[in-house]
Amino acid sequence: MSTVSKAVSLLELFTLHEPEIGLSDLARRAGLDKATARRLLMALAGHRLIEQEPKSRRYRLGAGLSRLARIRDAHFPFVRLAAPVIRELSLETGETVHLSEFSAGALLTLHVELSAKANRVNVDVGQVLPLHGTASGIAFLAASRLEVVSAYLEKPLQAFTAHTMTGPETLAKAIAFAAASGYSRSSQGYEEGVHSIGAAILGADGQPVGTLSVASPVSRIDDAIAASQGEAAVRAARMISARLTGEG
Amino acid sequence: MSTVSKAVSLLELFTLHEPEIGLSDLARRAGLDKATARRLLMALAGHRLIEQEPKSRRYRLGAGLSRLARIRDAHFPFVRLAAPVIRELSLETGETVHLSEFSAGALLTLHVELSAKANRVNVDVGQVLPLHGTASGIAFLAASRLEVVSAYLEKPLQAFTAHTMTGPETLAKAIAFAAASGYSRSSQGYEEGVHSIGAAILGADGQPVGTLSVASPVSRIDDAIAASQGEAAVRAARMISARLTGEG
DNA sequence: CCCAATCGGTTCACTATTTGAACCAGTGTT
DNA sequence: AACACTGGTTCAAATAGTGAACCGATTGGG
Repeated sequence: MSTVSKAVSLLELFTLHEPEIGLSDLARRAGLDKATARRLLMALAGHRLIEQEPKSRRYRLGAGLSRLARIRDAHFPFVRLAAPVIRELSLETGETVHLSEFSAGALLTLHVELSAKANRVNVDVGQVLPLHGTASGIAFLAASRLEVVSAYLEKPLQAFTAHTMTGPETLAKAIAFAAASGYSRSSQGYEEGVHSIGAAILGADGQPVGTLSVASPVSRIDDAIAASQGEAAVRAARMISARLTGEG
Repeated sequence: MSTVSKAVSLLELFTLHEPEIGLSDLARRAGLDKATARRLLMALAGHRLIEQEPKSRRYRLGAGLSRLARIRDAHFPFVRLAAPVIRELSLETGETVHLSEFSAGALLTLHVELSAKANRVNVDVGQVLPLHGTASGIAFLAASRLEVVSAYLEKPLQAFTAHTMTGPETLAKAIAFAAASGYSRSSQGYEEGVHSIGAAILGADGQPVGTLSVASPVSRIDDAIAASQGEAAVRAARMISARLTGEG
């Protein structure tokens, strides 16, 4: 494993729920020696990717990350353009809607608008979703080139619940449905009790760059509602695609 | 130099004006061998800190950075905590007030509250300000460790207007004033006709993390007004520092 | 109150990772 | 067609990374 990888995996230990971590803890969780972890942290701190709280001596993510993220977001304003559309879709459907970007073989959750209802699906920004087993993933695959799809389906696929689609035929059918209708549907494929509608967002080259997804408690969904959510999701995804390619 | 440092310095080559860079270019500018640069980029890409545009094969900052930055910002909400204080200061002084964060040798404008007056100073979010020549910068230097200051002053300093302070003695005097009074004063050092009062905002470790600045048309300012703006700026900066360190 | 078990941090002999010159193949330019 | 670039790869040599053992300072349970 490369040193760089080890350093970055230290950064990845920080989460929304645990934004400050001590040295020993970091080392343990990253599977590194304390001395190694400390050296890596110092290197990261030198570039402001890590900061240390002087009182508690615990470490946290640094300002340099905000800077780099600003540079990226200015150039690739996916979230900025999509957020209002996501919000609108959340209000229209009354459900939680989230936006994901494809990166390194999976979907990374970038933005979430939670439903106002008490009984709602909660999704966290930063969550990584697999391409199979989520409505978003199926929608993404349906919009991808065939070679990408078959390459992905060749690998063994993990089942997350008893409902996760892992068989090639089952998946092919779901992908075909998404390709035909523009939206995908997944019931409890990733988490029990959660129903999702997904739609792909296309970049300027026509290739999918990410997805959006409407997530509801399965108890609230029937075929008619799913279909109306699907149509709304497709409209929203097209709107974002248009904005991305400069038509907005 | 550590491998981690080299990898991060690759990330730091990307800017708002140049968000995509090719391999050879990256290697050249970072002073690394092409093979080395590529290996580091691949390691970074594995964690989504870098992405590669498949067509042009050029590299750009990755989505993982946005994810990490969001985690940091949720926990260390500089802008969120400072914004109401900035607004209050703007109302109190009747002038434009802006908030900056130190990053990579300069001050990055994060937030602006514009004056309600017709004749006012306009500042843009995202603007990068040099440490010399702006009141914010002088205030920042005055709060920094001596070694940081002397390292900065050793480099040749650009003059932005006929009034820009570039001489070491002049700057030392301005820094000494800021250190003594808590606020700095700069008249037309960065832009003609603009008078600024700056004050440093300190992090939990007592080191400055950023600044705030009151900017007025020079025609509205006399020594008494400047002094009262200075005191108000110091109060506001202290308030934000206190909030940042968890005392709010 | 004390002892044991943490904590953050440091050292240095050992070793595994990183390095870079030389090498592809491909793509414009002249 | 020759040239000067690109991005990408290889492998022996050299450098940077590693971790067990060690601090002194806190912390918390008995």
